[in-house]
Amino acid sequence: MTDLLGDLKRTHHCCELRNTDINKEVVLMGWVQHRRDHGGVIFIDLRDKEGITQIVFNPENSNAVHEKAQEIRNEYVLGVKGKVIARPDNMLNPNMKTGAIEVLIDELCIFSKARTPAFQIEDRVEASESIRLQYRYLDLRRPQLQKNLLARHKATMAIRKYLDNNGFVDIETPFLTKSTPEGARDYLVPSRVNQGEFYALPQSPQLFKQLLMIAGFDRYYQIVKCFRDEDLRADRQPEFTQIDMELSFVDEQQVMETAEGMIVTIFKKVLDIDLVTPFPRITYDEAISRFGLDRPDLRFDLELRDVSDIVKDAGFKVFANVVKNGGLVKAINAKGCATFTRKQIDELTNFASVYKAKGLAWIKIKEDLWQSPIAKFFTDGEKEALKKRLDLEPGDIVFFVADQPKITNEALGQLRNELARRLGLILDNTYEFTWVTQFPLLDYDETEKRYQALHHPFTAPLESDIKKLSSDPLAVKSRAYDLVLNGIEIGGGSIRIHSTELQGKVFNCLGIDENEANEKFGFLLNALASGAPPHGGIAFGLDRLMMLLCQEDSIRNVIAFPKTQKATCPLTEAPSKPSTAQLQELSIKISRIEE
RNA sequence: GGGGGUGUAGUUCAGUUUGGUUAGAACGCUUGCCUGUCACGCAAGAGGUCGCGAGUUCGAGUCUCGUCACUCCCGCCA
Repeated sequence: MTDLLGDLKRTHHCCELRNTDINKEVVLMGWVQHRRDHGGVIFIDLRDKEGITQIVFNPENSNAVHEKAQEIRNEYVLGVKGKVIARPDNMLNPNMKTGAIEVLIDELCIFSKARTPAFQIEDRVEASESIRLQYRYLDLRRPQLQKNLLARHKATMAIRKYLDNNGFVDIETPFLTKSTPEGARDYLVPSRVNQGEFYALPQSPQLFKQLLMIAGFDRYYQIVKCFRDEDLRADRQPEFTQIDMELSFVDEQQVMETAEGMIVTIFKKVLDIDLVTPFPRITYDEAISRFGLDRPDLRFDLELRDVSDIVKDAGFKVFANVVKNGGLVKAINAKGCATFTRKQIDELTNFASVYKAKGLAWIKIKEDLWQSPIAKFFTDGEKEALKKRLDLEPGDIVFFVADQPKITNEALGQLRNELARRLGLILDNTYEFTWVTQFPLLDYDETEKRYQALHHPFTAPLESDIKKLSSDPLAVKSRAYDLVLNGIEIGGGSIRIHSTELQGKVFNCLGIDENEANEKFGFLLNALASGAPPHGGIAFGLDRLMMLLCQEDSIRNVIAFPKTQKATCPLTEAPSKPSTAQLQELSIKISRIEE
């Protein structure tokens, strides 16, 4: 039989007691971390969410209690009453906050016995992820995850306080809502009341927050779940949390400043780090040109250099032809890495091929020669120009990618990150932010043969580019901005379109005619026509932000109950098959492909 | 949809290259001893469908094929 709580009341947490508490009568409650039974005296490390205290059962103190303590095992839940005593002088434990004292127990309640845990509840014991997820309640007892979730709590508290202080109003928006075209795949929810019809779970509260601006709330925020039915990654889950906000009567600068203030507050509260603002701001074009990616990692240099003009007439036909066909030849100088072996170069070539690069040309710069399969194709003049452009010195190795601009930039940009990882250029505990602005408004979908919104269809184009919407849509830049931290996009937003005419024009570019626009976004167009303030906003990925703050490499370690890569939950075994009755009620039939 | 990695005791792993006796280690667990440990110690013990299914072979943890799960990445993620 286990014990009931009775009138036992906790007086302290397991991290609190010190020398100054000696002789106090205390009551602790917690889990058994370790038991050390010496036959006579029994030591137990009692753990709660705050820490650990050593408690002692001594037969000389109470035989009956000592007897009962012998059945205690790991992870049992105890309530104990006893006296705080000093440890013998040579028995202090400097590794524990409570290492100067221990509690000699007079009264023991065993609230719960525990079956042997599937894995040991210690940070140094790393169980496989599927076991950890199956027994997530055990996993969550580990100090690391407790620390991460407490940090997440601190962050959200700081966010709410900051936004409240800045006049933002927390307003909830529906989860059962309407499917929107474009964007990610929707999660659908069948409607029982309206047979054959479905709600969609929101990919973001985008349209609702715009409606709130039109309603006059001026500043809105929400820490809210969003749903996208796409494949998972280490930093991506089908349900994730956004810090979502929207402001009226603001331009890009004001949104970015407000967001910066929030990030500064979070870093101060969670990590006690003082960030310097304003964060650097670079345009999309500059980011791509210098770093190859729209989310540059600014913790290291290794910038990309365009050498297309130098090699356009070179004897190396691969380069020359790429330039002739509108492609780009860019290069990256890995200073001092001419010692790379053939194997290392092959690995980097394979790495680049993942991003569609057809090859990775290289030149090792030695004291008196260029060692390379391609060096012989360059004239002295071309070599001199390359040397100058790429700052080539003996001991360097330079890598080239030649392809269509998109591939060249992506492959070399990713290679830049990989080189930095391999060369150890990335220091721990560094946080390099940058805003990336003026994204293209549209890109062209080759498979569907039409333009697509890069951000979303409600993003405003730069005012000066509006006239290009019909003549040269791909040249139109938008009033969108992303916040990038250490090469990872943690937030993004834009100034929105607040006029029906402009919104119509953009829909037009996207191939959405008036009928379709009215059918899908009629409510937004009506709202815009009913007095819409200029407005814009931003949303941050809370999971990603916490992943970076907690120095984790997966968002699963900052989410209490995350999904596996196949979007399942090993703990609850979701998703699962509905009953026939449920399906009938919804008038849904499963057409089986297998079984 | 595609590519890579992993899968052996409750847990983490070794063993697979080159098929061959009874599949090992550490931690955990059980029992006994132990009054100053703190990753306690000592002794003994239990614990295995080598992910699953076929195949090759005298013989498969090891080789082949298929399949499942977990994971990383590409595609996808306005």
